[in-house]
Amino acid sequence: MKKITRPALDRDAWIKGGVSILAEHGADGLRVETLAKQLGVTKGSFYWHFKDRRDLLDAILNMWKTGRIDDIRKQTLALPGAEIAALRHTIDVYASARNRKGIPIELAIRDLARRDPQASAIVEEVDAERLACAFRLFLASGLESEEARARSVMLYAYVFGVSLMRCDQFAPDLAALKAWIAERIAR
Amino acid sequence: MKKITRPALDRDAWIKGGVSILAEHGADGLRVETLAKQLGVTKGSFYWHFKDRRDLLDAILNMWKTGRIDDIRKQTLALPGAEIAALRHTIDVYASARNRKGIPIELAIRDLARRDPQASAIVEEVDAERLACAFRLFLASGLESEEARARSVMLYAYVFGVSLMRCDQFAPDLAALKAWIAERIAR
DNA sequence: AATTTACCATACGGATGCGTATGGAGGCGA
DNA sequence: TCGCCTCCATACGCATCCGTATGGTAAATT
Repeated sequence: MKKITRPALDRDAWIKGGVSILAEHGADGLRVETLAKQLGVTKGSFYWHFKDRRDLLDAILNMWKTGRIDDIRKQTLALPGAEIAALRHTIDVYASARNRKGIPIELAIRDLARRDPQASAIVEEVDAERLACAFRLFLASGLESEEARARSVMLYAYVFGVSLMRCDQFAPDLAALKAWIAERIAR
Repeated sequence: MKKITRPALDRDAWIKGGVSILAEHGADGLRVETLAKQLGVTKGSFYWHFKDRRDLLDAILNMWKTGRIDDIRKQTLALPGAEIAALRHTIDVYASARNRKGIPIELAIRDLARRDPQASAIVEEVDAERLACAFRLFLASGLESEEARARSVMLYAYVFGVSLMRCDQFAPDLAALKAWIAERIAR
């Protein structure tokens, strides 16, 4: 009778599992014993890798933060002269259905941020970075400061809002519609 | 020793209390016994007015739905010729900080909608109505159908997104900025 | 005055979750 | 081979929450 030995879990495996539960069941649905069961172990293992539930939550929040910041920086990279194209690309990426896997996580974290100071601070940092990235592009594209600032807010708000909506049945030709909007925002 | 007799609670009082907890602690934070304690009674009372926790949830969702639909209809009323002004007013109202008390509820319900079919259906209805109201105004203002549709999505997405952001420190003069954006969206 | 009705308290069983304590299995160096 | 270290299982006490069952009280009704 061979005992199949599962590869030992590390902290990152727990965090990854935690994120997946976060996306599916929200922050309050993220329970230690539930997560352990999903990973096929018991919570004895969990408390080996983490001090407590809060420890896991903080780890998830920090991983999310660095991930989101890296992502927005990567997406808003632009060669000089191609800033507007980069803006359009950014809008396209973040407003598209392709990106939809991150939305539940984003929503769950933002929901958590309403009562959790840690989460709130991290959301604020991510928002600030995203705004700053768009702002930089608008500035580099030749806009003056105030319009660049306004367009940054408009861009981010739109992209964020549209990712939360179900407008499929309202707008049949969603692609063309989004392209039209992107035009108005990116200039 | 006078016994102070509290006025008897009715279904609506429970629903109102439920909404307040929903706003503060999210859908998963809405527990029967917690709510009872906040209302100064025990859950014996709750199960007199409601079949179970689900019953309360459905009641809250329906009240939210009719409230949101009534509100958007009221806000988008416009005399003929004043449609664009009405659109600006709508953007102003929904994107302003005044409206912020409804945001936590909206977020909590949308978070719940990810795993709850009932909530999902109701969110979809509200979204559809809000889009339809904006669409009607844009049409009446003289736009052709496709642009009206696109602007409706843009308007709703922006308004919704901006309500979730913290851009206070990014944009010092937020009022002027929002006015500039509203101009671009309403036309 | 007696009874009914509406509203609520109390008490219970069962489920789930947290964090701790302790023991066990396997790899690995001495 | 022995002991150590890593990773996990098991078991426990405590708390919270659900839904039910049942009893109590004040007001309304007859």
